Amino acid sequence: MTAKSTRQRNAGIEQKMNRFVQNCRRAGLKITPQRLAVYRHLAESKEHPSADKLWRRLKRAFPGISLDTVNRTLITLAEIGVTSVVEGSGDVRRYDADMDNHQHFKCIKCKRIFDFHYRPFDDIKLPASILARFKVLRKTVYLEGICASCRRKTN
Amino acid sequence: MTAKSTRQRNAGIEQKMNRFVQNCRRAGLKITPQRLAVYRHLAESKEHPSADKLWRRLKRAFPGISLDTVNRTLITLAEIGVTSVVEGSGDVRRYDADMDNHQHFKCIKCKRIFDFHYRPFDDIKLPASILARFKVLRKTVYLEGICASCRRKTN
DNA sequence: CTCTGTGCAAACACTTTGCAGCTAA
DNA sequence: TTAGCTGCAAAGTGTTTGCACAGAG
Repeated sequence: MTAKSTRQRNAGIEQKMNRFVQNCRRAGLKITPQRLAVYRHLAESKEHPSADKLWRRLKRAFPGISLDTVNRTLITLAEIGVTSVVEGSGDVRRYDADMDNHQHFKCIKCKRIFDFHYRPFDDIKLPASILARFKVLRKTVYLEGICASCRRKTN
Repeated sequence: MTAKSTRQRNAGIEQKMNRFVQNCRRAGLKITPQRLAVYRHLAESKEHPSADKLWRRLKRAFPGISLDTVNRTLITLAEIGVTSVVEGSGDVRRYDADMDNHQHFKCIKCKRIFDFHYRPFDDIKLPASILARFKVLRKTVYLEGICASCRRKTN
């Protein structure tokens, strides 16, 4: 990673932290060190971690934080809409702090989730029959299959 | 439900059972009463049951069948491609015996999964960059939100 | 007859809950 | 000060595994 992109990334994180604090305030949530840590680490992560994975990493920077708190925080943050639960077939719950338009591909072998962004999928047009029956809060294209490295290995 | 549609539905089931038996043979799986029962009940179900839900119903027709067998069977059937695991965010694993093209809407309140079918979603065109990186086994449009009856109740 | 599939029980992994003490506002 | 948050421990839920016996091919 170049110096430039590192700088951009960090700047992006601080901006996200600011927005996060404001979102918490607006939702009436207290700004606790745990919440800040959970959100920061999730936002810095690129791998859509499970609560457990995030907790292990988090403990290094924040010894003493409990797994329960991570779990509860992730649920809370999803409820106020600053994070989301990644869709997938079975397996453990995985989280995502990137609320911008993007799509997921999940490898059914290694369980890794890859982000991609294909403009035509950003604004999926739904038929009127669906819009009439449901209040749609989320719509996305979801892909599953085998990633490149698993394809090489197993075959 | 009219007599006619019942007849059609039953005819459909028997056809599915025949295809199922052939698929098992082709995959080298033995045709056991348990497998037949699991598949039949899943195929007859319209609600994308979890292993547990399916098991409870199944026990009425097939006392003595164990939950483990239902679980293992569902995994096996998904592996040979005669059923699939429904995509969703978190929650328990849900299964689907309908392998024809259709899409899912999941209510985040009552957890019900609604099928719908919108032709334009049947054949999603993926960008070349994705096709080059991944072997895509499944692609679908996934919707989440609040269903009509939950909308009425809660609000 | 052989080898897969099943049932049972136990282990496991993940998530949720109740409660007492702590802390941000 | 006080309502909301955290940590701990325990319970709950869903899924997986090892093993001996049963039954499909």
